[in-house]
Amino acid sequence: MNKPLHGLGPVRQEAAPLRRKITSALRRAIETGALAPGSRLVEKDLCAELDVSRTSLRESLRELEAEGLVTNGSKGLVVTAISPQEARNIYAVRGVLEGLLVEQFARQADGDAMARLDVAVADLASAYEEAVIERIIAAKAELYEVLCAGADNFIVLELLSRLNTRINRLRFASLSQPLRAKASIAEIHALADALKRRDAAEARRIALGHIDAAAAAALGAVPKNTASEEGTP
Amino acid sequence: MNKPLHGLGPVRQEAAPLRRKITSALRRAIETGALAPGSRLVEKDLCAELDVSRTSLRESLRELEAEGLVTNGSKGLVVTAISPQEARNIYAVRGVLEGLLVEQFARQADGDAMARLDVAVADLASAYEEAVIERIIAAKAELYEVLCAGADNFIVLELLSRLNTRINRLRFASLSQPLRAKASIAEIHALADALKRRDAAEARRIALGHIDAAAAAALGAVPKNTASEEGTP
DNA sequence: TTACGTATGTTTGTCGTACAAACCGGCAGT
DNA sequence: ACTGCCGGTTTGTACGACAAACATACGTAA
Repeated sequence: MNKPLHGLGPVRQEAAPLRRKITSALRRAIETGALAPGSRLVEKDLCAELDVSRTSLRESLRELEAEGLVTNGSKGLVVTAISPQEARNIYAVRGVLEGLLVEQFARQADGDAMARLDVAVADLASAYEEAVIERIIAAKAELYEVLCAGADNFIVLELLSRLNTRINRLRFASLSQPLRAKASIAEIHALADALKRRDAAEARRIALGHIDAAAAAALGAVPKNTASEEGTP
Repeated sequence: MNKPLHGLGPVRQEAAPLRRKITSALRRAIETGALAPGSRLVEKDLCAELDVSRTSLRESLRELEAEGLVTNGSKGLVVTAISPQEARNIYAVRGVLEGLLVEQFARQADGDAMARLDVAVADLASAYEEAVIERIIAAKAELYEVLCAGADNFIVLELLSRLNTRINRLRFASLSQPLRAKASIAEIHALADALKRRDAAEARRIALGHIDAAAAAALGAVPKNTASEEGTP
């Protein structure tokens, strides 16, 4: 058996089959609202628009269907519309998932994960200040990635990503509020502090409060627990 | 506008396009282990086996891929194998999700939901006593359905179903332990009691303990909190 | 004019076929 | 023993076809 003489990793295989590009394009169109909720997805039209064959397009549609982004109603495929109740539930689920995530991170993260956390948090803070929504969302995704890596829990990463694609349009509303951004930065820093201290309970509390506030901002409701100050109850 | 003279619901539309049957067949084969984790999925073979066209088969594969049941490795599609760590994480996620679910149920369920809960619990208990695994899994799915309906949270239902399909093969191990079955029945009844009393905190505690024990049974580990008696701490 | 039934067009679901590119394994030649 | 070539297999993509479901518009009869 040959030893690996040079630390050469496998060549960057950027296969990117066409169907993935199609899926991404459609997903983005749905997230940004270019394809409005409820609008019909007619295969022939999409084929013409994207200039791909129906075969590949349909495979992409099946992926999106499994992701829940499009729904197979009685009148063909439509972009799924989420009800306020569903949105609330998604935020509730996000809450418990992120709560679990930060708890695990606080307990298990190693030094490397902590270092990456610092970078991700700083990046997210600067993104909030720039107030470019795409940047914020990307930075937030990166933060999730770091948290899940530190917690060694990629199941949660998958679920959170999935959920977030569904409510991304709502997030536009909440993320574009400058006041909310200021508060978010503070919350994220408090979270990072708690994680560094490995204070799992406190981290969980902050995460829940953060989601709660985000939900309120997105849904225009009052937060369940008026989490003005994150003091220990 | 005509009034609905008779309470006729829409005719049972059992369209069941072929691709759904294919997806179900493959999913079941994976869940039961007929298609072992790690085994390759060769399109031509599956087409011959199922006697369907490659077009439809591929659409089904894309669905399963999005569900995470099959993985597109460098050597084509394979049935995804879950590592012990992933399994632990799935149980952890199930824990927080079911915790959330029963809390919501305790708060929001109406009388009808409570009645359906009784039926589902009774059915599950009898399934445990019969000790037929398929029956148990079906009854448990029904219980989830009832809980999610009462909590008005179908997002959780979707996520739990998804997660359970991934660990169904592990569940076979835990569900076939008669001792564990006895304990499960007791836990389920305790849970139902707490829900009836609308004791959200207690319900959550029991749910977490239940998942913890199930994880231990499936993974052969000791429960994190040796939840021998569910006394209030 | 309204109601009904029919002709017509559109959309989806499924199939077969085709072909390029990637991949794999073996065989021959050095 | 290593190399390089060759043929078979598998995937990714495209196209064309057709039946069935569905929607729409039209024309006819009451």
